[in-house]
Amino acid sequence: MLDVRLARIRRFRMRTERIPEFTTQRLSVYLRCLEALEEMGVERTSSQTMAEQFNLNSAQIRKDLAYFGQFGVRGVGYIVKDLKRQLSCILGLEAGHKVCVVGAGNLGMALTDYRGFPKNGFTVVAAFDSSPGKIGGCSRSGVPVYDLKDLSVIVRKEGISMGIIAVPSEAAQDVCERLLDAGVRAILNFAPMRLVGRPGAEIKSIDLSISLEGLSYFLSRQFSDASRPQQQPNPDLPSSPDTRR
Amino acid sequence: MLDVRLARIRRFRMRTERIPEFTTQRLSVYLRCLEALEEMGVERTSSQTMAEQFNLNSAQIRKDLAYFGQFGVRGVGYIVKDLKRQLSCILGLEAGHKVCVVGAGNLGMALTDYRGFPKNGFTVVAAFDSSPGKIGGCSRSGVPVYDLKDLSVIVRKEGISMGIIAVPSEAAQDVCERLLDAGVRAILNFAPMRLVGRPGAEIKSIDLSISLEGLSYFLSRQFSDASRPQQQPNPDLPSSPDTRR
DNA sequence: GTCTGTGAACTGATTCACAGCG
DNA sequence: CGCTGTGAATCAGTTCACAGAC
Repeated sequence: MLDVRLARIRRFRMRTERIPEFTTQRLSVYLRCLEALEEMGVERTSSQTMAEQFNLNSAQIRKDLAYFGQFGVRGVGYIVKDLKRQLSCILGLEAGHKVCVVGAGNLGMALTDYRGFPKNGFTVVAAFDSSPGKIGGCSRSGVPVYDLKDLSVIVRKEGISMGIIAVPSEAAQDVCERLLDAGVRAILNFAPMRLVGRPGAEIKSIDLSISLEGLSYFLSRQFSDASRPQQQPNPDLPSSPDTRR
Repeated sequence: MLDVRLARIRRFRMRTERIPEFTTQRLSVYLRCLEALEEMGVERTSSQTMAEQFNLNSAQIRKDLAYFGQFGVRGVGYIVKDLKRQLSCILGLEAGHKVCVVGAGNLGMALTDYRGFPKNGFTVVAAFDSSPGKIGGCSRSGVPVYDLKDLSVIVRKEGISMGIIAVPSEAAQDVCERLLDAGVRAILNFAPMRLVGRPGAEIKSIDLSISLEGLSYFLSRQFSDASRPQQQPNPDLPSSPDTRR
């Protein structure tokens, strides 16, 4: 009786529990998987099938999805098209997001023209820089480069909701604050430093050198045990010769 | 008596325990912190001081370091210069790494010329592409672009130990295998797809769209409670109008 | 006294295993 | 049957709290 109503509601209702960061990260991954499946003409899938594609446990996928509602059909699995739309909606991608890139250097311009963004509902509508040589120009794909001073005006005019920071470390915190002042609540930071944000705003950092260092660590562990390394690794923390700087 | 010898040895010996991935990631962060401290002329620091700089617990820093040895002095703290060198060594950065970038598009070229790498001991010595228009040219900073066909030869000749993949998704798995075949055991992948590797090789992926989606998720949660959003978010997984097919 | 190094307690995420629905 | 959704069990990572070195 009442149960029917209740179930119907729960189907789309998010739980109030706190949702782990890892879960939300995986949601994007599931979405990619579903997109691939849809392209291949697959209409239905199951947590097992999806789990095999990446290196995941099927229970984890079910649990991740269960945080947000009941999207599957017992005994059947998930309808690719439906689940895809649900995930898209959960991630807030339905409407699309306008993005700006601050820093019109090599990396900034590459990100401005990055082809992967439009596919996933992100449109870079503006780049900013403070160098007179760059202001007034535009990226290869035609995105205009504005004066950083006008950030706040353009952000409001264009309805920009996300910012990407691609300026040198020294300038990053200042740019971060300008973005926050302009009302941008979500920032992706490529400057190799920790930015201090504000409550109600999210800052994600991608530090390219740290990523490489993780790989470097792997290499030095890898070869320190037995197998013959290509080059001298470091067999085990030697008191290294003092070749500083 | 024997204890003295024992302590001396343990001081530099890594434990055999499995070291959490998160620990190694943080090692890089500590290293950055130490570099900053050294630049400021600070000679000694403590886990508390460092913990304040980022948002970490001091015990975590001590525990992370303890996986690799005993680098501190009780009652005193850590000697910046020494700890920095130790971390550098643990991460395998002492000797430096030669890196190649595959894919000479916007992103590939931006990564090839990225200024942050040299500072941290990584040198991009070669870029590769398969497009005749790009082969034979070089990046703005003068790194040559070779034919992808010659990958293996150049890798061996230059002693390249790491590869960065910046090609479109379709080509990424192929490039990945070529790198592995050439003996590159550490790969940083920017193509938005999961690459299958091989035992003994490490592949780290950075998916720019997934990062933005995480921010998008934050924005849509953020505004779904109360505070007035700038734009229509999605208040709570609505039974989206069934515009199917 | 200070601050490290570390076992013990805790917190949170993953996996198991199974009840329940189609 | 098969496959989801989920409590219970497990596992991993973090924090606490204190003994021990200086």
